[in-house]
Amino acid sequence: MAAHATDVSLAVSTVIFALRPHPETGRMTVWMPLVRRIREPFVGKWALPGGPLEPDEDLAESAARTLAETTLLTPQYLEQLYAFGNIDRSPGGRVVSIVYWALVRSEEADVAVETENVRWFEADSVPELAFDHNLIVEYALWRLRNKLEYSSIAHAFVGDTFTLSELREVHEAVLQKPLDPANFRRQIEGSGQVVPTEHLQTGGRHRPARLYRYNRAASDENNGPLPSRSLPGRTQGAS
Amino acid sequence: MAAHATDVSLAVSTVIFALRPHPETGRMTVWMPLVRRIREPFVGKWALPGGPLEPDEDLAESAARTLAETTLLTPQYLEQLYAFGNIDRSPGGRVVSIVYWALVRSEEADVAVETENVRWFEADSVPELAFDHNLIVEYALWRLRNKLEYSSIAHAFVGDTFTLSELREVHEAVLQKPLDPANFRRQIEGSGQVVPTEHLQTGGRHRPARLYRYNRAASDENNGPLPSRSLPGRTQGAS
DNA sequence: CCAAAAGTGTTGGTTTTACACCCATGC
DNA sequence: GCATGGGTGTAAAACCAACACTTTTGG
Repeated sequence: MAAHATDVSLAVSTVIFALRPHPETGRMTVWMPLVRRIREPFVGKWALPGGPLEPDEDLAESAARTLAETTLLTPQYLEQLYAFGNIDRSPGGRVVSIVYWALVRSEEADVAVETENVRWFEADSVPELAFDHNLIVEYALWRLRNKLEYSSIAHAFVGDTFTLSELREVHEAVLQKPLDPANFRRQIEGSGQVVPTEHLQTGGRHRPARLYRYNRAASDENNGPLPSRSLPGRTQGAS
Repeated sequence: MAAHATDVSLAVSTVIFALRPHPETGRMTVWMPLVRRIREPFVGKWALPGGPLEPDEDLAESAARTLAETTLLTPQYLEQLYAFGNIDRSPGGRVVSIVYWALVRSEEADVAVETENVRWFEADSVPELAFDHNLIVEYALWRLRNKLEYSSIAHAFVGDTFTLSELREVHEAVLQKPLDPANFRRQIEGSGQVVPTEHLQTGGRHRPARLYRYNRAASDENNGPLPSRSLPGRTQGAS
């Protein structure tokens, strides 16, 4: 028998996170777009965007593609989450899903219009989803909250330059708890993951805030030996 | 096109770690068994044990099976590492490998006899391997060293009961640096991941050491929402 | 008694946390 | 001026690393 022997189909899906103000409380919280299934199994149920892996694309490319196709978003951060492959996770056929998780900037999230088959949900209270996607979402959220505390993924939610308040707002939204501005500042500044720019942000009715820029070099150190998580969409690394 | 459409074959491989005394220095270091490839591509090169995913087994089951088939080992710990799926990682056919990493007790490692096609290597200096397996090994080692510091995987290397010296020896071997016995003791005891037994270990020409037992309950808390990483060999998951 | 590892104590330094306080701006 | 966040200072608490010292065994 040939090396290709497998009755298992392979799919790539993505959990997409963005921050948006809660429609009622106005507080920033974590949201994610889901797509409605238009075929069996689980017709009509909400599910993670994804699809079968094409033979000519890498895993991350596949994630970025299906993500863009369904939601028009281009993620700022994209990393593999986990491969889910339990025998019975998909009624009617063995499917192994390699799941990625992505972070998109808040402004971008607004671009992703809602349609009949695409809708944003608050990550902490998604409805009952297709397949084992509830478990996947839960795990992705756990990873997000976890990783926020020991790496610098928070930058993926903000612009190229940002104030420390903006960055703190991201942390507070994800971790769901207020942080001391003074201590947060020292913690971030001391970590070297951020570098101050010349510019200040005026306009608020208060003292202007210094703008910072993400320091890629310093952050790469903790990411392990895997060929750096760069984005398929843009050049990256081009200064 | 049917849901099964895929030209990509799916394999499961495992990086197996065990601690063994270095033949020259005598110091404990990290070792791993590799298998020799007996067919193209990369005939004759060393590679991670693994094989195609069978349709009727879960991913972890597959890892445990191929691991047992090739090395006769049953791991104490088994966790998914990463899915490798670059287009060109396997000459002559697209293969996505879902890689697990496993820890086996030192005594067990001795069971795994060396044959013509199975040999133990020091993890830090493996030869040039087939496919992208050098990268995989490097990543697995990184994860091992990383995870040792914030979780309680060290227990997988020792017996059901153990002295704190034995546990410290594990840490020192993996981290490759000596640890202060006094501070190590406090750190472990304070973490709650270990619970003292009634028994002492006599026999050394020194004061007997208290035996401890692993405290599963306390450790599970940090492992995220994924259905606990327990071993396929024993019950679990049957439900 | 001695060697060696088990286990406890102590101390100085760093890191975290909580909160007081001054600074610069828009209105 | 005053309200509002930006940004600095600081002291108590918690944590950590280094190392002295006491305990209990085998020889």
